[in-house]
Amino acid sequence: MSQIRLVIVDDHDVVRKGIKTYLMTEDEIDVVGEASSGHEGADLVLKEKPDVVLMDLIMDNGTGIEATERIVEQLPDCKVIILTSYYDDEKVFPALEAGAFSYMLKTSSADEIAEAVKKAANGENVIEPKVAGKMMTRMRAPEKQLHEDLTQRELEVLICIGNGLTNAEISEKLFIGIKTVKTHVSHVLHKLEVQDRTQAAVYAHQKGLMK
Amino acid sequence: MSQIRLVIVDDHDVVRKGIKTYLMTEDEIDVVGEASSGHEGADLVLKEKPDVVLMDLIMDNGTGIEATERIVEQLPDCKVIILTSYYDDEKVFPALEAGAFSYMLKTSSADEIAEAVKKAANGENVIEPKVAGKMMTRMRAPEKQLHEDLTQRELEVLICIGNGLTNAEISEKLFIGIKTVKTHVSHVLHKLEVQDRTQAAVYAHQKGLMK
DNA sequence: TTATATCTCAGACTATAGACTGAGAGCATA
DNA sequence: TATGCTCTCAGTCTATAGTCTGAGATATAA
Repeated sequence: MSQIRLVIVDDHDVVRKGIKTYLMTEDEIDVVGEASSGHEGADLVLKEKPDVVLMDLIMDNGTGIEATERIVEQLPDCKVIILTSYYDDEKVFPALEAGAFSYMLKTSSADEIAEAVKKAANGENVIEPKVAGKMMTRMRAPEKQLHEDLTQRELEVLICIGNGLTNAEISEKLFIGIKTVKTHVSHVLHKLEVQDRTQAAVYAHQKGLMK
Repeated sequence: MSQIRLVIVDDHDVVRKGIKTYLMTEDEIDVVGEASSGHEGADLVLKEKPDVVLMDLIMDNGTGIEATERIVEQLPDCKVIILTSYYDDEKVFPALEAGAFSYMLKTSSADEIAEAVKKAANGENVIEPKVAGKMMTRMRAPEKQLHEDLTQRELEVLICIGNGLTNAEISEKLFIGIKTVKTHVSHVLHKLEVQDRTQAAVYAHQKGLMK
């Protein structure tokens, strides 16, 4: 195999420079571009068509998730490696579903990241142990997200509850009767397996449903 | 002025390596140590007594805030520069109150960070524009956090509400009568300027009071 | 000592939330 | 056509939440 063409997308200047500097000591890897936002990154990748992309998740302009989706859709052979600080469910699974090839944490050593790039180019996935653990538990118990059972309307009601609205206020906001609101609320409480609206509000916030 | 002795504390290997690599091209700066956690970092700094410290905020073992407090207390002449990804109120102000000398974001360029290190050694504070903006607004309108008015007990009750507990449950948990709980809840609602416990729970979550 | 703040609790009352049953209308699918 | 799901709403009932007033105990500061 010849040179591995790599693009780095990260809004942290020091991270880009750090990775680039280190990877320059690796003969097989050739950094052909850098970008500091999701939009810019996706554009650059679609133009440069690199073998591998190192992608941050949280960026000012266009998230790494969206960028990854675009890239994977347009260039199925391009391997996107997520490189981020986060390993909570809200970040990991959307990223993997978006088509990320590997998932590394910024706490990884530079060596490990270089290794992950080479393996990606070679078709091998690398998943950080912490992230791998999450995947395992999800595999074992498909950990159904309770709110997946909510209907569209029920989800709207839940969001209202999460914003602290009373039934009367929800009734006005959604242009439905207060009785109907109560029905929806009851269904929401049952489906989320909670006892009252306060717990439902907590659920909505903890699961990141509030925008 | 002779060499500036610098310690880097960050649990991200790539960040440490990136900064170090770049700063090695700066003659005036000498990186005399690295650490990957708050505890380790504070220990190292107290031993090495550097002129300047670059400190991450969010780390696995001991936060940058605690480390900064220890360092500033023991070595008042040591300048701690916060270097992090966050610029929300919950992070910025505690860091500044802990005695941070400058506050930089990881989105800053390597040049800017090098510049901040030199200025710190020279006694000049550098505050990222985004962070500076927050400081200005806080100066203008001291932006009182409503929950600052809560008494200790009321805060405990609020946390319980934020966890979705009913008055009866709070009563059991705190070993007080349900009437007393109601009194506290009423006071909490008034002080937070909200109408019911659900809104109070939302407040607690949005203000980051939940652990 | 007086004043102030906190924590505790009671009684009485009103408002809201939530459970349960039942039901009609619309829509999609087998 | 029959079945099932969703959204809508009514009536009834109970439980919980929340307000307001008042008050005793303790601790601390002026």
